[in-house]
Amino acid sequence: MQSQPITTSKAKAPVTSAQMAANRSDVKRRAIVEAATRLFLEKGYPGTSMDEIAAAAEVSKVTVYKQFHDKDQLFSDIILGITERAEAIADGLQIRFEQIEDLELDLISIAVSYATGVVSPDVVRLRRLVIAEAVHFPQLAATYFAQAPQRGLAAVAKGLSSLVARDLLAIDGLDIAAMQFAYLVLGPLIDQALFLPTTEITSGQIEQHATTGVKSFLRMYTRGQQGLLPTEMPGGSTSPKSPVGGEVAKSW
Amino acid sequence: MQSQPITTSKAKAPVTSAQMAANRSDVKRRAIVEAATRLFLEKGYPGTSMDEIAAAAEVSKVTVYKQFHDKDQLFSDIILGITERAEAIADGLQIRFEQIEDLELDLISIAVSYATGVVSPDVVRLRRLVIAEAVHFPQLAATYFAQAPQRGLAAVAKGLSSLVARDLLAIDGLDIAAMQFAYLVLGPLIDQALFLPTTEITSGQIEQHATTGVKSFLRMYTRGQQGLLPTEMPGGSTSPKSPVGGEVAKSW
DNA sequence: AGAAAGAACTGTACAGTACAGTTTACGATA
DNA sequence: TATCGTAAACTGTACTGTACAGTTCTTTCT
Repeated sequence: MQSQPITTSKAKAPVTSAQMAANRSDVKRRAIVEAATRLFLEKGYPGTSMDEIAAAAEVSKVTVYKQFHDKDQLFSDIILGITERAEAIADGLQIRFEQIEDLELDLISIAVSYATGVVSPDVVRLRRLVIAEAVHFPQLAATYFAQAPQRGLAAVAKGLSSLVARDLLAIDGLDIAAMQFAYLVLGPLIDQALFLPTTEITSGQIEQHATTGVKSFLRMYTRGQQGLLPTEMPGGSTSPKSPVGGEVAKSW
Repeated sequence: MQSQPITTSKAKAPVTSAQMAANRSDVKRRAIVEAATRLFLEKGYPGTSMDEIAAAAEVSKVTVYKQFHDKDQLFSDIILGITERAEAIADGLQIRFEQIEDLELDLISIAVSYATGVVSPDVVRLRRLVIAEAVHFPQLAATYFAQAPQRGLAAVAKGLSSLVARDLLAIDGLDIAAMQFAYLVLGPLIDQALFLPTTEITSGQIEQHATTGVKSFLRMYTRGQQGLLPTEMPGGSTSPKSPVGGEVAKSW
């Protein structure tokens, strides 16, 4: 993910004068944003210097300061820029709820996608970064919180409401139910990702949390219990009782 | 962390000058630790200077460096020192599970205590601090993670097992159930506390999350209506170890 | 004499600026 | 169409001022 700039080299045919005018500065600005994004996510806010950013963007420091008033503003702009992209994901989530056919299977699949997105390295780094700077940039953190995690929750709530409308679920508190869905599936995974940056989360872990989370969720919100779908009943007493000893922290 | 002179002074009458000296150092050391703890929690690791710490402890900088080799070590010692105190809290939790009489009411009360402890300002600051420095101090973060949040989960698991033994709950996956209990109650509260440092969490919010969380939890694990238990992940047999990431990541 | 204070010092890193010279875009002119 | 002029944008380097980790030295305390 390094020298892969957008380079959409503005090639040829009809280029409006407005585009031309914006061109030179814009190219530089994009290079700065790209370099700064990578560096901030990698090394944090205080760990990244303006000299480094200028060098990585192959741009002079003065150019950086011409585009961004100071380091704080550059940082804010970048975080907010990344945050905006979260909306697409949230919307995508919601749509998938509406296309559900097999309730349990499709919910698990949605949960897997959701979790996979949220624990992906860049998203986790962003989250860590925002949390780290939440005291210094409270407004920024609040915006991120509202537009990324909370927006995801809102999408889940809407998605669930469509399932309620189709009579597949019986939910009285949509927002609470959405939180429960999200935290049952994502909670442990996010914490692990935040605290153990060197430990990679496997797709097996994601699938496990998605599966148990969704099954538990369905237990809470399907009314007839197994009214609609073959509620997976793996033969008999599959899992052995987990050790009650002191070492709970073994598998995850 | 173990640079502490043992010197368990048991005799009181004959006080050697060596003991005097040791006591004096200890007093200074404690002052340093206390000041540094406050400052690190308040202003973060890079935001706190050694000069500040020395001044706040009313001690010379040289004394700080005599007790702690460098800033990193001071930081680690302090985080680990605070972390140790979490054990007591976890143990207290476990005991309360064993004393439960009214299942729902007492569980809610436990959940309220649990959440109140976890979202208390200092605990949240500590969590934010460890997350912020997780990349720089991976070993430290791993230790904190194992000894604070994970230890809490272990205590919940043990507490739940006592309820199972008393036939009040039907749980087959204790660890999973403990996570569900914890994240149902704490998840949204912790995130809010992490991202919105200026917004205070009210006891009303805590009570609400504790109540809905516990009720949902009980719906999943009381064998009143549906005697089924959550299944332990059937499909994960092969458990593909492939790390997750890549395509979905880019868009956040 | 061992421990601490206190202040000065070293060396480095960094945010932000100043400046002198160079490149780029683009319209005007030949 | 080719050439030139100009202003804005850019570069590289050097500089200012500050902050900070860690050290050294002299003096003071107990």
